[in-house]
Amino acid sequence: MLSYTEENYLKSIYKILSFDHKTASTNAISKAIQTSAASVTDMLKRLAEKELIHYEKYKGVTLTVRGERIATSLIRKHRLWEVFLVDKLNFSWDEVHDIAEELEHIKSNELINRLDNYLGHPKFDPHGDPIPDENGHFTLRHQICLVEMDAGESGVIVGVLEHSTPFLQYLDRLKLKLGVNIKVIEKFEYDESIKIIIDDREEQILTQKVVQNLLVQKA
Amino acid sequence: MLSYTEENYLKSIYKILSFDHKTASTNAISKAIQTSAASVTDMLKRLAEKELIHYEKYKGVTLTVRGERIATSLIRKHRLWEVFLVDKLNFSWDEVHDIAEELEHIKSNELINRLDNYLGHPKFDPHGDPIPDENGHFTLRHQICLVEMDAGESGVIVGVLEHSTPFLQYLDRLKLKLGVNIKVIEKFEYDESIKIIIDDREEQILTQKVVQNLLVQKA
DNA sequence: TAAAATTTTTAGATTAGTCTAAAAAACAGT
DNA sequence: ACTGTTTTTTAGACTAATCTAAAAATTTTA
Repeated sequence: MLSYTEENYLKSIYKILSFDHKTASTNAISKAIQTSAASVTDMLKRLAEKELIHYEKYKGVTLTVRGERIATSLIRKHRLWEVFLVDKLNFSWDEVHDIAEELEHIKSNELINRLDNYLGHPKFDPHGDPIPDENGHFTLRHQICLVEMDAGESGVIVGVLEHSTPFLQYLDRLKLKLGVNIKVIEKFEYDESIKIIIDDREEQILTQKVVQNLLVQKA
Repeated sequence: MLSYTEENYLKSIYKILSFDHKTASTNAISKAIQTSAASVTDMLKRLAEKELIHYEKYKGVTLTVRGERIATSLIRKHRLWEVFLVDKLNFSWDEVHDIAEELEHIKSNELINRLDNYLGHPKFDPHGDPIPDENGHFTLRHQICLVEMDAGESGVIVGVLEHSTPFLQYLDRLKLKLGVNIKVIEKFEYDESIKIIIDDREEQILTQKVVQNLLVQKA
């Protein structure tokens, strides 16, 4: 049985590894979970002791199979709870992260499987992130970042790369939500902004920052 | 902001006080939460420091207004989650206690109020226990223990005094659940058992132990 | 490749929550 | 009211998770 804290370390390591890195460094972890590097070192020793991570002094860490299973199970719980909060309790997509962060630590597997069933086995959460199944497998999707789309191409918004409340609220203001159809009208090299048309109706200029954080499934 | 442990102490003290006692003794608390009396004394000092309980050495404790508000809010959360688990996720009434015990510590008030709304503002949980409202007020109900009923009287089962899994499963076997109509046919002084008829159809003998733990609303 | 900068680990301390053993206070029975 | 039992508190210690400061290892840069 793992503590709340140990679970958070594993999830954090998983995220760092899945981002790009071959190994998760002490510093990267300490930044991610906002604790001192010294505390992280201590915890890494404990997690290695429990065979949840591979740890060699000064070399950074990777997850063992057991460690990865726990991490994906936490991500599964987090994302299913987010679906529940949005679909059933009508929270908006920018309000659910912190609550799900607590809910993901509830232990019962029976609970999470019944919840999954109740929600209709969703494959993606309210931000478009894939929900791993019981075995830790993610549904893959053909998606590209909006920056990679050329003028004239169109597609559907399926995800975001940034999850902050301000960004999500800003997207709401721009009427950009998951599922809307967009077509790239023009790309401005000058400031990397682009002009799109939303659902064949509304034209909009998107700044580079927005363009870099939207994921699209090409039509 | 209170810790998981502090919250459990407050809830435990609340339950002891609401049972019958004028004050909650160190020993009663230590039995309720399965920790040593010495640890309880330590915690009582901390809770008194935070003005959540009134504590005087060797005299037992009572809750302050703040302490009581926190306790009833925990009970509210626990019981609402139990309703969710039974009504929405189809758990049976004997499976939900431990899961709700974890869920009750999730912090968000917004969450619990939306959950309450989603569930249709239930006034009682799956075991017939009243769910306090946002201000800590319980819905009262005219109810008596089945032992107090005389032969010939009838009523509806509305609650249980014991919440253990074996007891609840045993009630299922006897086809006794909340809402069923019962009429007392005969009372046997010899072993304090009684004969009842359920929903005007099925006769059944109930032992003293069962009779003492059922709550009935008289017809 | 040697010096400088950065990262990581060690050392030592702190806090919350727990324990056992022993002392102190309260209660109960004659 | 005394004596014995029970309850409660104190004393001292342990573990998990954290911290700061300093030492050690690694990486970067010139």
